[in-house]
Amino acid sequence: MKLSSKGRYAVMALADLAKFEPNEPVSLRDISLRQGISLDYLEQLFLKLKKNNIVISVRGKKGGYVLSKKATDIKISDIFFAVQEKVQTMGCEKESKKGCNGKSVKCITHNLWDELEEYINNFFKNKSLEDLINQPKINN
Amino acid sequence: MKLSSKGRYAVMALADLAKFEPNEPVSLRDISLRQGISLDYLEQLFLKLKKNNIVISVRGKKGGYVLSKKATDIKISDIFFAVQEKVQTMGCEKESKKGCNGKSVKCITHNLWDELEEYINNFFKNKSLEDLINQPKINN
DNA sequence: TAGAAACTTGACTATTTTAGTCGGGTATAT
DNA sequence: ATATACCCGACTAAAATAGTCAAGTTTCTA
Repeated sequence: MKLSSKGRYAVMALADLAKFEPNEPVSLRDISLRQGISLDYLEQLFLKLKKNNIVISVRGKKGGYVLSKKATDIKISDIFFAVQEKVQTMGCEKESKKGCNGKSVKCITHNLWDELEEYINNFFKNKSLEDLINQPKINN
Repeated sequence: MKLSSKGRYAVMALADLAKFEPNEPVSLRDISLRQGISLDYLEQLFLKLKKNNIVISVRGKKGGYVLSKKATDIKISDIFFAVQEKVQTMGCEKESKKGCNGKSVKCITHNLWDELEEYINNFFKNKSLEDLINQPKINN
């Protein structure tokens, strides 16, 4: 069970974005250099972030990206959802739960995984970008 | 971020084991049939569960596996540890945290991932096999 | 004591996912 | 004009996952 770099990079990049020049657009090139993430990869991620209305793009020279709303209003869960970093506890299709009566061994564990999924999602829903940035003494 | 079938199967199999004939050894063949998990794969998992002292093996005909301790004393975290289903929130080595001062953007997110890791591990540490089994009305 | 049932162990492999790369666009500030 | 930056789809190498396979050893039971 591990977090992929897709989700990690997206959060890192947005934290960077929120921290550097909150008003002017920040170019992916800068983020790429500062955070050590491939530019091409960042482009993929930001395309998704844009489609999910988390950032706004500004084209052309001096262009870049800006947060579409206040950092307080961007939850980690939104970011993860945008880049499709979903929390999946079971390999089997949700379908199979229809016939699930909570009684068979399989179903006992279904309940466990569901609980876990919700538990993790709660973690992400309760954290905003702002929470990350507002840690004491950030200077770099 | 998803749970692999290794961890899921291990928990399912042990729940099965705990539920069926808690005293006599249960053969992997039976678990395989009941839970629809490949026998060969189960063998791999139980080898690890045995090495980690979660089950005891009984060889020969009429053999199988038995829990090595009470279901109350087996935490989901123990099972996951045994089959190497570890919770990993970052791809980078723990090493890199040495130079981490909690101030750079990278380090801000480090804190987040660490928190998440602990959060999830707590979930598993607080659930025992017994908790799974003791859900009302299990008949199958 | 033969044979079947069940554990033991290591090596191998197909599939899927991940983490990118690459190439060719389009828009805009200067 | 042209450089800078976003836009977008297709491709690919590497790693992880989810098994399979083969060749044992041990022990119960008939």
